[in-house]
Amino acid sequence: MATRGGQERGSVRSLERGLALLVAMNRRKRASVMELARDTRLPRPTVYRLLETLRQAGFVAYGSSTDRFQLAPQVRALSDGFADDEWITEIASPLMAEFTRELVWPVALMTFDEGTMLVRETTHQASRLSIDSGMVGRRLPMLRTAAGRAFLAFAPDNERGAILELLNHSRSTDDRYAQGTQRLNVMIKAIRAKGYATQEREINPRTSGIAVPIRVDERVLGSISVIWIASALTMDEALHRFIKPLVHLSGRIITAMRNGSVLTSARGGAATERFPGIARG
Amino acid sequence: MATRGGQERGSVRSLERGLALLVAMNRRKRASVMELARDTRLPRPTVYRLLETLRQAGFVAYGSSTDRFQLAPQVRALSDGFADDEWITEIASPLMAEFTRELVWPVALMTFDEGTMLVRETTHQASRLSIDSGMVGRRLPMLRTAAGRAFLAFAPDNERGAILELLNHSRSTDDRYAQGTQRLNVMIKAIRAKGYATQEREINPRTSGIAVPIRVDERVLGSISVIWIASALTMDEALHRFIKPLVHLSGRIITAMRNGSVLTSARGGAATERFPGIARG
DNA sequence: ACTGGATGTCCGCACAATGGACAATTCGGG
DNA sequence: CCCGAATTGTCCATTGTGCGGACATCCAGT
Repeated sequence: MATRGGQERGSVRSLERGLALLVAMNRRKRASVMELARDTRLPRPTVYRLLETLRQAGFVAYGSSTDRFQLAPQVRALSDGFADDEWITEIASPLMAEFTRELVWPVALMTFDEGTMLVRETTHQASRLSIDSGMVGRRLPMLRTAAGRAFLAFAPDNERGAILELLNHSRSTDDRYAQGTQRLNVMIKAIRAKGYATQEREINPRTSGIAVPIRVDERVLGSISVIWIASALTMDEALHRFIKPLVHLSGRIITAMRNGSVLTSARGGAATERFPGIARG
Repeated sequence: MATRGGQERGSVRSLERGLALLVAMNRRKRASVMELARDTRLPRPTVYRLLETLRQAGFVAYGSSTDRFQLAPQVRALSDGFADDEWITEIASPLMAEFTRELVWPVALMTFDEGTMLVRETTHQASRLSIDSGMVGRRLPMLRTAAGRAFLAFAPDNERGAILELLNHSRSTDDRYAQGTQRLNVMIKAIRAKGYATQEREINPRTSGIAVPIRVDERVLGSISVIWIASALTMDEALHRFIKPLVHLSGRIITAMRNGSVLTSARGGAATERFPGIARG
């Protein structure tokens, strides 16, 4: 048997696995059973069984012409009821769409959440040049994303200290990056000086990114990042092309929020408001 | 005990139930365990177990102040990768079939994807004159297919520029075609002027093709192309015979989409209607 | 104090989910 | 054209897992 992989107690394994499978399918437009088995590290027969269940429930469909599975429209029923923060849907989203309409490459909006950068919104759908789909809702490591680095660099000193401490105790090697306190401080200083953070082929070996923070009154609500296919543009070219529009985008979001067409509850700690009581553990 | 009347074969029950639970949560802003148990007709202990699993996986959160569960931003990872392709099977396919029924030669529908033209649908199986089968799912180079050329020519300027930039850095010689910027611009201008693109024996030395774009509001969704055995028809004969029907086909697809015989629900549409649920029998 | 409804947890049992193994098929390439 | 490698699909003995009845607790209403 596959010896318990360090699972928590009271968990329904097959549900965990089925959801992992669904998430994996969101990452590939059309997937074969084998690809999914590899992505999820599940035994192939298990993937067959779970996929068959998902198919009967209507969440995935078997492409008759392609011999592959794909998501069915019904998956929307799994998340349509989720109400995102208003400043994201009402203000940031449309401005992000505008960016991609002009510059073609996709952008993503991420916020800090539980020691990771949580992808809240992207224009991957709208961008012709996106190779990553299904990113919204995923968590990416703080120190290996441009967005996370930008967030950290511009966060208030005490917050940054607390977060780094948290990361130092992380199990993941992605977060151990924080170990080299020396080197990290250099990086953070550089980001603060330049006003943006970068990442080259770290998350996806085929893409790179640049990110700027969204700062409202000393507070960093999150980061906006552009993502491009690394082979198409060098970092220098990308910087030259994207920095100004990115900063502009961030600025527009901030001013739009200040003018407060947003809901009244945006007072004080807007970022921490969104979840009245986040109980973890 | 639940009756389990129409028990499907090879299904993982706990996954079905967990998904039903998630769907139920999408229907309520905040739900208590009991409400969910009633909605899904699951035993309460089961709901606890499943909810706990969902919580550990990060898809729902427990509001400590309200004693209720609610969806977490991560649920979007379950559906963000879904791209609405229904127009291809629902609208384009039948119209394409009609084309081949009348004109005998096969047509193919391709969309731009990751720097290539992806064959999404064909009428090869319906055409007796087809020599290429099993094309669906295959990727063909942008600049050597009629479909790719048509797509490029009619794409918005900024998109075309970005795509060509990407192709210029491609490893494949098929894409290096883009090197001759001069000659390429001439070709693109010609295509725009004529309204269609052609290809002679480029992909398959025995076949040629003509393609027109599918344009909806300044946006090019893909291309439709006819393929014929080159020795049977000269390009001029083919043009004379196919152009009008091809343009007509593209036009019909576009109007059918505008009339939205497919639910073009932007967001929050009533997509949450028909989850079979547990007590389906 | 009593009642009815809701919340949370326990734990032994049955069987549902599991995955190793094998057969069938496709692919590629020499 | 043939062969080995990789992929696809299915079977079924085994046991670990999900199940849910039962019990304890809490709270609001009367």
